[in-house]
Amino acid sequence: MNVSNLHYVIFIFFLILDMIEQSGRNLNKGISADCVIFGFDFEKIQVLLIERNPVHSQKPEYALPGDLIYDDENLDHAAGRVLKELTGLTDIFLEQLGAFGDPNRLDKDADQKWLKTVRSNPDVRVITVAYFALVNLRSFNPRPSHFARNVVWKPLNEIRELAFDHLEILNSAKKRLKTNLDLRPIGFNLLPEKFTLTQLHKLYEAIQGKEIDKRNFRRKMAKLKIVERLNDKQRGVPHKPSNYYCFNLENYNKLVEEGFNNFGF
Amino acid sequence: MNVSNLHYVIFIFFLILDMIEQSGRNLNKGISADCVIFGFDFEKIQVLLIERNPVHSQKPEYALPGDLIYDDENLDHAAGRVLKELTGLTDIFLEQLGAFGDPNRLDKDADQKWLKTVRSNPDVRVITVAYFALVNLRSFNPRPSHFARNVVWKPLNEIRELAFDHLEILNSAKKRLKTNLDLRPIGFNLLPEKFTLTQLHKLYEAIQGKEIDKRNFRRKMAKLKIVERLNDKQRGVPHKPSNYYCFNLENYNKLVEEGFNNFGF
DNA sequence: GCAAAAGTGTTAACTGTACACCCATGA
DNA sequence: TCATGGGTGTACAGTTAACACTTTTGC
Repeated sequence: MNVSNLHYVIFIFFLILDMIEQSGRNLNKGISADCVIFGFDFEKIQVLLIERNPVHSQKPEYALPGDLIYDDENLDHAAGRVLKELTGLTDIFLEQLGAFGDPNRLDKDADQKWLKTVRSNPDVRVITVAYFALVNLRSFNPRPSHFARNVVWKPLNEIRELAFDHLEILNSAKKRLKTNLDLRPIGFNLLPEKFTLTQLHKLYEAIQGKEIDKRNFRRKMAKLKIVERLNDKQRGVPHKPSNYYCFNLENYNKLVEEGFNNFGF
Repeated sequence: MNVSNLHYVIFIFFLILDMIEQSGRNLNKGISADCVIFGFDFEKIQVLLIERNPVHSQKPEYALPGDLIYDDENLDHAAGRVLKELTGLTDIFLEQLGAFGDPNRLDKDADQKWLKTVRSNPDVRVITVAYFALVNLRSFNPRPSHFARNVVWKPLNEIRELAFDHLEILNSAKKRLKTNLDLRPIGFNLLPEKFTLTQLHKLYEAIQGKEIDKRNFRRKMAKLKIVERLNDKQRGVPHKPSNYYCFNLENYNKLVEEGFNNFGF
């Protein structure tokens, strides 16, 4: 059995576990959990979207991944389940954004047509609880799930249109990401365990949407001591290799205890 | 007809208007809106709670005001309705905190007993969307409503216990109030239109839970130009009368446009 | 004239910001 | 040796933080 076969077997194994776990449970038809999943490719912030088969038009339509919740399931768990189905990842940064529940949020024509193909009660009012998640783009390959045949990364700044009220949810997540970055070192969730200061710097610029002076950025990071220099550098790059760093959680916790809260630029 | 009679007639008039507006609508049995309503008495932050008649015990039990939403009603509107029923106020600062939906959030013994007396389906799972509101304590007298016979102000720092998961919601609101105060001049919603700098100063201290130097506080307020000195001072106080000020929205908007966002101390 | 809260300035430490050049590597 | 991005220091401006006394009023 080769490695690829093994992956397949493991995948099926977990699928069966999920089926066992979920058998005999009732869906709550009035409440869903949708996830805004952010990733970073060292250039731009990306968002994980599901591609919806266009019912009549030719151009593809996109939506945030989400699913109805089970009636005995708490909200955070439902969001974690969506995330796990699409990414295979657990233990990921995941926080609630809020509830979105306009009575007519599902009423757009294209949305209704699509709902009729996937839900047993397309007319019932659904309130969604939105989450935002931060993941390291390189740590997995998006995979299809029962609510999504195709899963794709889209650059955050190029998304102009989404199904339902998902654009509103996305904008809310974008704002939250930006304001939170000044309050706590949330950005490290978007990077691999070891990273270069240039990658971290670009991440801050991408989220803030503005240039930050390289020397000032590095000085502040050094002063805060929330990154730790590793004895390891890039290899095979056609320029001076960059040193790797990792996030130092203990030093961050110390800062918080002291009441420090300005992580912005 | 005297003033007190007139108030009564007006109250009944609006009650009838509400009944007409709500007749023929269906309640959504699975979703409620709860409000954390903060007020400030120039000394402490207060929270508006409803008093629940204890079913078996003698000590009174308190809960956040809230109600099931109507099926054709959006979430913000439902929260506004709760606020209006209790306070008579509209156009109040009101923002969503998030959804709270543990499957067992209604399962505490005392809560179940109480629910059986007021709801037709006490066993159904209810997810609540929590809001926080900021009001000027002096601008109204709390009044009973269809979901609350007694309404009382309680000092925020003395609340140790609430029905359901309301203590969790309250703590979330408390945190939100505190962190938001550094980002925007949210505190003015807790004061009357004209106020003294000492009142504003005490408000900041009450929310931040720490002392702030009087001179530094006043200097920063003066520099920001978000308060405007009025030609009016306290009268009849047994000490130097304090000048009144009002909030200057235009100057605040100017600051925001310039990208300024540090309103903290 | 006394009690009570209002109102006011200065200094030192720190933080943020602007800015330009040398370094290590692969090709 | 050249192209590429990595890495560093200094000076000035603005902000924060600590601190004590005089003023105005009612009684």
